[in-house]
This record gives sequence, structure tokens and C-alpha cells, in this order.
Amino acid sequence: MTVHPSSWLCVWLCVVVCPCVVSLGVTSPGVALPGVVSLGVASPGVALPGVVSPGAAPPGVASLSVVPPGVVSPGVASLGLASPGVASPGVVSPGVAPPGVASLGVASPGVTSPGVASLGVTSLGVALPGVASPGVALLGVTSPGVASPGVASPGTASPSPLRCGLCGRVFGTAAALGLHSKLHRARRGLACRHCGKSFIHVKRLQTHEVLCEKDGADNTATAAGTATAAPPTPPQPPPTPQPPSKKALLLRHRALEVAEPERGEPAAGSTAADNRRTVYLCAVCQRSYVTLSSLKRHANVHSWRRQYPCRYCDKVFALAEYRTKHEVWHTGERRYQCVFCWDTFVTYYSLKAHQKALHGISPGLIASEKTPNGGYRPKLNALKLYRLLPMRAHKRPYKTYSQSLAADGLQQPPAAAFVTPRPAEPASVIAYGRPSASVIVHSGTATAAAATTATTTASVIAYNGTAAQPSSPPASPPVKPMKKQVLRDYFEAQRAAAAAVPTTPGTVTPTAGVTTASGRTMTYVAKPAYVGTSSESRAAPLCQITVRIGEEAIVKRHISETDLRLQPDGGTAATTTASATGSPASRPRDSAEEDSDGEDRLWRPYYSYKPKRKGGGSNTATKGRKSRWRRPLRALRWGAADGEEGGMRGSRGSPGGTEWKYSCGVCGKPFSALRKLRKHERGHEGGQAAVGGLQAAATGSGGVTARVGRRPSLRFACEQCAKVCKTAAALSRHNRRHWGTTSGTGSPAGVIAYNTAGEEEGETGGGDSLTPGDSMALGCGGITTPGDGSAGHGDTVTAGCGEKAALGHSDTVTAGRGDKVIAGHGDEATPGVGDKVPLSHSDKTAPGPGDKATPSVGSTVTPGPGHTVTADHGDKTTPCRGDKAMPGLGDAAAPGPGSTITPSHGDDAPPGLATPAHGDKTTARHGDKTAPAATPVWADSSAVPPAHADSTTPGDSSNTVPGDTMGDTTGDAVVPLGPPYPPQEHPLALLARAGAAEELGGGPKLGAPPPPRPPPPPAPPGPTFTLPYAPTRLLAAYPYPFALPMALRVVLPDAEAFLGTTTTTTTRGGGTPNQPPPAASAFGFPGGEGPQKGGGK
DNA sequence: ATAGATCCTGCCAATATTT
DNA sequence: AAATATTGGCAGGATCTAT
Ligand SMILES: [Zn+2]
Ligand SMILES: [Zn+2]
Ligand SMILES: [Zn+2]
Repeated sequence: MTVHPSSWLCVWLCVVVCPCVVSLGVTSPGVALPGVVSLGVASPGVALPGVVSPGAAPPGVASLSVVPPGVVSPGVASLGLASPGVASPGVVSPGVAPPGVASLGVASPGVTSPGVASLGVTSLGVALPGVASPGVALLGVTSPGVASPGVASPGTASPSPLRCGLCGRVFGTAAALGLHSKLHRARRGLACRHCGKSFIHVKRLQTHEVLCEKDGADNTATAAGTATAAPPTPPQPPPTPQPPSKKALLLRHRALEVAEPERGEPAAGSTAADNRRTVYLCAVCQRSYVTLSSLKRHANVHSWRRQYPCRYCDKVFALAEYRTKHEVWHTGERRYQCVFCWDTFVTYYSLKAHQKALHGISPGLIASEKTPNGGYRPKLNALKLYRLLPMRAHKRPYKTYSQSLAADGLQQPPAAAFVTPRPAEPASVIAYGRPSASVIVHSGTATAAAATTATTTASVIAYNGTAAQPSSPPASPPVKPMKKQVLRDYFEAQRAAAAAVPTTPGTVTPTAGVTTASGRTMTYVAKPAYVGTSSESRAAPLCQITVRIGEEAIVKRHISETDLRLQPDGGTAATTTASATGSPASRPRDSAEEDSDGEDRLWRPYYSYKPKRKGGGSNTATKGRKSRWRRPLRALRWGAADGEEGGMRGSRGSPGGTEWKYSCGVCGKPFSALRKLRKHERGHEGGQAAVGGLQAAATGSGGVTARVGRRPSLRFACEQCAKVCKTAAALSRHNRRHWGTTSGTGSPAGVIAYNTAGEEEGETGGGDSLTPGDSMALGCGGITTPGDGSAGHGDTVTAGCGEKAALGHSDTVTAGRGDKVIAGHGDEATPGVGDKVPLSHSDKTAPGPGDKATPSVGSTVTPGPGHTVTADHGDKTTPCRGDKAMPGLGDAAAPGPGSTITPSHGDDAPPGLATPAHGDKTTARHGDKTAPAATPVWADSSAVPPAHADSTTPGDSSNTVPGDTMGDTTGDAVVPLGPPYPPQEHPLALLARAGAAEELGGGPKLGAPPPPRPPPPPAPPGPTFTLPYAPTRLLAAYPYPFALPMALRVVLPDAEAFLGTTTTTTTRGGGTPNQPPPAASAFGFPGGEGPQKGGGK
């Protein structure tokens, strides 16, 4: 059972680099313990993983340590990589690359996972020549570009093992190549090694470098690559003296190498002397991170141990944050409020766009800088020209540690189950715990076995800490003792087991592997997994199937259980399998398609994770359009589903043709034109919507129907010019233009959107098309607009929301109107959806009023009007959040009460509006949007009395707390809109004023007296409301601004019941909202959840 | 070209676990 | 309660995909 936590997938390497030391190359062979590998890279200077690990990377490390080298070997051996180099594999293996590994050994290089490769590389680094090669080969393929399958093509084997798949550059060592590959992945683009000039495309960069090189010799070592590669390169010392800008650029290049003094401050731990900086590397894709937490977070992208399903649709995300952002599309929640006009926006970007367009604010004014790696680095003096309203949705409880552990592998999932993703397509792959079932797989028989093994091994992996440590003493930073005994124990146990024999469940890898391996290969079906552990996971799609073919992996999901069961998946899988081996791209697709037929499709957002990169080098192979592998993946994603997009599916054979690009979500009938499809779908509409929703609910995934891809809907048609937008957001944007033109800044553009909606109601009428499901969705969306806009969601939504509410509403809403409806009621309806809860929630939310925002803002204030400009205080420390800290404001922290500060916050709030209190939100939102314009479309419902502020009440800022109170009760809902926004000055003027007055620089920010905003009404005492149901989940609820009809609310309960949810918290349990609860188990995934965590199994 | 949506990653607050 | 470990939200983009 158990496997190891460690990373399922990734191995994390922690490398500490000393500037001085830097010599990466150094790696000593000896060092090279498996664990070493990673370390190896680092070289002397580098701390060994082991070392580091303790403190740093617990999980990963732990795992490593756990397993004795010896242990590893076995697995390794099998693989083929026997050599020391093996170690690396071992490392990887753990979770990581099993498959890959396997593949390596056995199969084709291509197979291998990049991660592996990389590791191999690294580790091997110097060390084993022989070994290296294999690894290398792989690397070549995988690594950099890694991602792209196409690229990867195994076959590709580059002449030189150490050749970069993207640019063709040849390196002396794997390590060098690995580092080099980072360049390609570098977020910010590709920068010239010589002059720092950045390029988007590799080719261009190369061209440029040639020229540039001539000019200036390259002084700097090449990027990391060099560094690493060469043995002892002189340290990459501290950054060379270059102009900052260049310097920055260089940093990118050398991300890994770096040893620079930290950004300023010596690393925390490090002593002055140490300038060392710790870099955490993902064994799978080699990305580097400054913080361990970032790496861990990233790891899930490969492992998918945890899954974060959308409450409204069947999409599943690897990061909670992604899901959260995505859900906004369903809910339409507009949390970003312009301080100048109070208009609210769904996304930060839309806000920025708005400010730029209407208020003339240049992004640079407020933008914070980013780290070379793309991370956020707060800017001290940044002005915050917007308010971030508190999330309305209920916050989900944090996952418990245990879960997490499980996730990481600590807990051990069923060993067998795992699959590791390959580097390339890591994401795609999903591994589920259930062993058998899930399994994945792919081709090469051997592979399979190997994989397994690997896996097992993987968990284990590595080496002892001991060994490692010794070696690097110097570098090794302070190692911290492991904290948790538990872990220790766990490890110990593992160790023991390992020693004893593989038998142990977890350990066993080999065994396991074998088993699985048994032969064949391939495919698999996935099981649902609950593997995941996370509570959310539950929600996970019922099942997923992953197929790996050649390079790509495909995931599909089945919607219904039934499907699953029936599924031929097996068959399919099998089939796939077979094919698997085959060519990468195409195959996958095919297979996918096939499956798709089946229907399922899970959708996984985007390509699965792949390394970033563009250009394309190599591969350009293009396939159909974009060629990249992506495409295929994408197709897979939706699978047949969306009709629209689905094209692929339909095409099955050939995506290309016009063919049936669109297929009915309900009956699957293919259509060549979207219109036709729509028309057809209408036919289904009747009750479907509702039904669909249910189903969805039931199934968990959304019903078949539900899932749809994005469908454009007419709902978002501009009244003024008839333009049809896909999403509310788009429409909003579009409308803004009209406004813009017309009104000019003054008027709050914002209005638009909402209004629109409202207006739309009628408009909506247009809409249309949506599928039933959609409707629902819309509902939500409707409101917002966005609604679903997008499409995709829409559907989804439906389901989700639907479910619960749904029905109830649905009726209401949906059906009839269908599309439009949405709008119309929009509001209401919409809410329909989620609604439910909403109100309550809202309340909840309320408290928050702005909290967050506030604080930040706090500062600011706005002159009367509101605009605030606040600066961040920046403090770094707390940038925004600080609030809490700030007495003044913050305080707010207090949750319930919050009251406190409220006023202050209030500041922000526009007079009229009232603060943000949530109420506002509601209001606001509506208001916002509406307001300006005037129309209060929503007004009706929404009207919030300006006063509302009351709502605000709470003031507290806290963000969120769930518990929060809810403050407002109020009514939620429906508050009428407040009065129109008060006249305002030109934003710029305000800005200027603000600046002057206040701080720009830092002034007074916080302290700033809040503008006199209307003090919020006393908040309701504490938490006033309680939700009818457990707060915990709101599944459906999404409250948003819309007022919901009571009916809806009523519904909720049932819904919950339906869902099963409720739970609170603790994760485990139950179900997730979306998912159908129990069913899952039914699926049989083995293991299922239950135990997962626990021990699994 | 534009819009829509997802993906990233450093930071840090909120939480969960341990000690 | 304090210390420590995790999770997740945010900023500000980057990157893709679709149209
Ligand atoms: Zn990675
Ligand atoms: Zn969704
Ligand atoms: Zn504005």
C-alpha cells in the first residue's frame, strides 16, 4: 500500500547554490547517490538534497531519505538504468516518473519522462557516462521542450544525446542541458545571453545570439547550462555587475545557478556568508522554485494527487486557485471594483483594462514587479486603484494535513495505482490511487512493469539521507530535524519495509510493478479516484481514463457511472494501449476520440500541464493546426463533449474536416455547424436542463448533457450593435466601448455589464441557444454575465448548480426561457443557480466587506468619492493584507465584529454604494454595473440602499472567514440598487489628488482617514446569520449578486442532501458538492476513497 | 487581432497540526 | 498556547485557444 509519499510524481530536489560555490559541475560521482542526483547537480556547493531536505522539503525529502539507496536500485535496475545514474531514476521514480522511468529503461527514450531524464541527467551528470547516455537520450527528447510530445518524439533521438530538443544546442553534460532547458521554459521569455534582450521565440533568440555573440564574447557563462555543465565553473558569482535590467535578465538565465544574494536579504537562514539561495527543482519538469511551497504546489500539476473540481462543471483543476478563478466564470462574481467608478469586474485583468480604457490609468502605475520566474513581488509604492471585494462564495475549508499527506504520497496511496505522469504530459496523466484499476499505463510492457516499479520505488527512492548529508556538509544548510515524528516513523517504517522486502505494499514496488506490469501495458482505466484525497478530490470526476500513448497521455472521463462501467473503456483502453506505443500525437487523439465516443471526457483544463514553451521549435511538426501536441490534448479534454469544440471528436478521424464539428451534448448527434447544433439542441431543451442538472449531480460529473464545451451563446448580444459575445465579460467589455464612446469616462462604464444583463433580459432573449444546461448556467452567468458565457461553463454550471438549485429553479428559469431566460431573470434566475445560497452567503460574505480590499485600501481613501487610491503600504510585509496588521484598519480583522473598522473601510466605498460590504457586493455589483448607467437593472432586486452599507456591517475585514459572519443579512439579496453613483471627478484627477494628498509614496496610506464614507451601519452583530445549511459548502450556491428567489433557497437543502454534502469540512467525507457522492464509491474504484487517506489503503 | 480562459509563481495570510 | 506545516488567495502576467 503504501507508497510513498514522497512525491508521487515529482521528486523535489532542493539545491542550494552558493554563489561562490556554484560550481555545479562538480558533482562528484561519488556523491551521486541516488539522492545525490539531484544534488549531484548541485555539486559541492550544493547542498545535498538529503541535507536540505529535512528542513526544506519534507515530503520529498523524506521520501528520499526513507528509501535506502539500495532499495532504489532494484527498481532501477529493472529499469535498466542500473547504473549509479540509476539513482536518479530512483529518485525520480518515486512518484514521478515511474512511467517514464520505465520507459526509459525499457522502452524508448521517448517514453521516458522528461523529469526523469532530467534527473538522470543531472545526476548522471558527470558520473556515468554510460548511463548517461540513456538518460541523455531521453533528455534530449524530453526535457526542454519536453513537453511537447511532438517534440519529444522519441524517435527523434537527437544525434547527440545532449542536444536540446528545442534549439538543437548540444551540451556536454546532462546537467547543462537540463539547465539550458530551463531557458526555454523561462517564463519571461527568452533572453539573449549576451545582451539580455528577450525574445519570444527560440529561433529568434538564436538568431540574435549569433549576432550578438560576435559582438561580445559571451562572458557569462551560458546560462545555467553552462554552469552546470562545466564542472567547476567559476561560480556564477554574484551577479555580475550589470545594469539592473540586464541583471534581471541574466537571472533568468541562470535561475538555477544563482547564488546571488538573495534579493536583498540573505536568505533567511543563511548567514551573511551564505548567500546561498535555495532553489527547489521539480524532478519532473525541472522547473525551479524559490520556495518549497511553490514547488509542492506545482507538484500537483504532475501528480494530480489532488484535484480540484469545479462546483459547477466538470472541469478539474490541479490547483485550488485555478478552480477558484474558474468558478468565477460561473458565478459571475465581480470582485474587482474600480475605485474611480465603482464598477466591478470579474477579473483583475478586466479591471485593469477598464481602468486603462476609461480612466487612463496605465498599468505600470500600479503594477508590481515580478520575479524573473514570474512570481509576484509586491511593490512598495504601488497604488491600488481597485478594491477587491470579498469572495462571496463560501470558502472551502482548507484541506487537512492528512489529506495533504496523502496527497503527497506520504500517505500512501495504493502503490500500484499510481502512475506517474510522464514528463511530457504529466498532467495528463493522472494517477489514481487505485491501483489496479486505475492504472495507467502504457505501452511498453516492460514499461508498465517498470513503471510500476518505479512507482513503488519511487516512493521510496532514494537515498539515505545519510549518505547525502555527509557529502555535502558544507553546503548543507542547517538541516532541520524533521519535525514530525510521524513522518519519521513513517519513514522508518518504510525503510524497514524496504529493507525487508519490497513486499510491503508500498514498497513493493517491484512487486507491484510486476504485477501490473505483467505484462502489458497499457492502458488503463481510470478510476475515479478519489484517490485524491482531497476532499475535493472526491469531487473528482468519476472516472478518468488515461491512456498513454506514445508521448501523450490522454485523459478522459466518463460522465456517468454507467458509462464507466459499461465502458468499454476497458476495451478502449486496451486498444489504446496497443496503439499507444505508437506515435504520439496522433494516436492519442485517436484513442481519445474513441473514447470520446464513449463519451467521457473529462475535461481537464488545458493541456495538461506541460512545460511551457513556445515556439517551436522542433516540433513544429505540426499537425493540424497548431500542431503542437496541445491540440490533441485539448481535444481530448473535451472529448467529444463539446460539441462545439468537439470537433475533434467528431472528426474522429479527422479533425479536420468540417465534418461534424459539433455534436449534441444530449444525443451526440454531430453537426457541421454550430447553428445546426443549436437548433437541434433546442429540441432537447425541454426539460433537459433540469434533468441534466440532476444527472449531473448524480453522476457527479455532469451529466452528459451537461458537459458541453464552450458554446457561444447569443445571450450576450450587445443591444446596441448586435454584436454577440460569448461571455458576459466580453459583452461587458464590449458595452464598455459603447459607453466609452458615449459617455466617456465619467460614467462608470461598469455599468455595462450588468446592466446589460439586466437589460438583457430582454435581450437575452436572444440568447439562446443554450442548451438547457446552459440555461442554468446562464443563470448564473447571467448575472454576471459572464456567464457562462462562456461557454463552457455554462453548461456546466448547469449541472452543478443546477443540481441543486436547479431543479427548482430550473424550472423556473430555465426551461422556459431557455436561454434567455437567463438573462432575464437574470437575475433571478440566475441565481437560480447558485443561488441558493447566495443570499445567505452573501451575507456571509458580507462581513467581509471589503475587507480585504479594504484594508488594503484602507489606506486610501478616497475622497469622498471614493476613489481611493491607496498605496499599498506596502510594506512588503504585508502588502495588502497587512491590514490586519494595521491597527487602524485592520483590525478589522475581527471577524465577526468586524465592525470595527468598518468605517474605515468604508472608505472606499463609494458613498453611494456603501461599501463594499458585501452587501454591496451585491449591491455593488449590481450596482456597479448597473448603476452607472443607470439602469439599475438589477436594481430591482438589487437595489441596495445605499446605505447599505450597512451591509457592511461587519466591517471586518477579514476576509473571509467563513464564518464570517455573514453579516449582512440582509437581505440579501435583493437589495435595491443604490442610487447611482455620485458624480465623480475624473479619475485621473482623483488620482492626482490622491496622490498628492496622500501618499503615493507611501504616505499615509493606511492611516488615511477614511473617507467619510458612510459608516456602515452597524453591523449586525457578529455573525449573524447562519446559513440554513451548513456553511460549509455551498455548493451550489453561489450567491452572487443576484437575488435569488426564495424558492431557490428552499431548494437548497435538498440539494445538499442530494449532494450529500454538507459536510463540513473535514474533508473527507463526503462528497463534494459536485460529485455525486457516494456513487463514487460505487464506482468501485477500489479503494476509493475511504481509506485512502488513511492508509490506505 | 482580439477575446476568453487557463496556467504560473513568489508572497503571505489563514488554517491545520504538533509540540 | 506556541511553533510549525500546509493550503490557498493574490498580483500581474504569460500562454493558449478560439474566433
Ligand atoms: Zn514539474
Ligand atoms: Zn466550471
Ligand atoms: Zn472605473
